[in-house]
Amino acid sequence: MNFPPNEPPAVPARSKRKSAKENDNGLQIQAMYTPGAPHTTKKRRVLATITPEEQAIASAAYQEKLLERLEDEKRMREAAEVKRVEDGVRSVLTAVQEAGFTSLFEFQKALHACKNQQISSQVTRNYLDDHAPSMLELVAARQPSAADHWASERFLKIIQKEGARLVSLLIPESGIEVSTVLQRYSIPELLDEARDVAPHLCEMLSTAMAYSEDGLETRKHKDVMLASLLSAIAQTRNERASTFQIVGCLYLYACGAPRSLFEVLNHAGFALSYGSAILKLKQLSRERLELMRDIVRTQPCMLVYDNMNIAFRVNEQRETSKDHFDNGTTATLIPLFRVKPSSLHLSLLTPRLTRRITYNYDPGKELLPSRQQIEE
DNA sequence: CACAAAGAACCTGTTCAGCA
DNA sequence: TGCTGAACAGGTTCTTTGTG
Repeated sequence: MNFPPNEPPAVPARSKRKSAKENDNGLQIQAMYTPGAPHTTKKRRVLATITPEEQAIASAAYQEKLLERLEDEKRMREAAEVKRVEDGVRSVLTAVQEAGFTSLFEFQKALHACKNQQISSQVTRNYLDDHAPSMLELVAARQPSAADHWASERFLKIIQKEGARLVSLLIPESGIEVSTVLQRYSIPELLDEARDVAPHLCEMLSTAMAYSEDGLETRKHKDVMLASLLSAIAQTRNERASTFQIVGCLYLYACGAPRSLFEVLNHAGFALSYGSAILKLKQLSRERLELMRDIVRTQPCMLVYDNMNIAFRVNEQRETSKDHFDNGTTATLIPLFRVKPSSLHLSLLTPRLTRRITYNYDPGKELLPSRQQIEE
């Protein structure tokens, strides 16, 4: 419906107009006039009553069409972007060939080996620093087996280097005392130092054994296990990397472990051999004896001694093998700190101030019965 | 079945040649 | 130089076998 404002349509008899309030019954009224538009022969459109259901359906249809339109636009943009990238790549490849490179790889090789400061810096900052992992991922996605093989080879080289550094860490210094090795031995320190010199190796073993430093304490001491594994690895590479094994073999000897157990643990890399354990024990004994001599020379000491008796029983006594009893004396030296030399008296007993009571009597006369009485 | 004898198997501590 | 493994001596313990 369209008509000029000055020519109202011929309406036979208008009914009384309802007020706006009366008209407001939920119906929607649409404008039907467009100023300046030519006359049309369109069929007259009449106001129609739209229910909420119809409005909802129309709204849904509109939304669907809108989404379809947006999807189409997105597809078109993506296609345009693909085309742009393809064109760009094609032009770069053409440029690479025109520049004299036989392949793209030759260009990549030249790019990374370029000595020009600006180009090298650009490659490092924009090409490797920011996107190195992404680049490796791209290669791995395109050629998984080749990427895995390369990663494995590279990792093995790293592990080799770290293993050698670990050996250096665990070789006791030349001429170091056994007692010093024992004093310095600490699993947390060992693990800290190992993480410094062999981070990948430690990480690999920790991951394999599901160990993390901040993990909850479990029944198993995984830090000890990790230290044992690292020490055993170092020992298998170099027998002299024996810091851990020295401690282990002395502990085993102190526990009375049989030689067969020494052999098993020695082959597993967790302890030195039985013979080495005895050598270390003797060396330790010499060192402590020398230390005791030094202490006695320089400061007052207290000595505690006690008798020792050990029975050695023989199951079947023979002329050459009999039961015997070993007797000896044990001694314990206790250094006295903050006591000046010669400040102690030789006798610590206090002077006697009293004496025993003495009785003045003659046993021959005053004791009963007398000799005479006995003879009678 | 109990016991004794014989011998195999094992133990510890030591020495020494060989290896890395 | 530090470490290992074999061999050895001197001993004990376990297993097998024979005997009454």
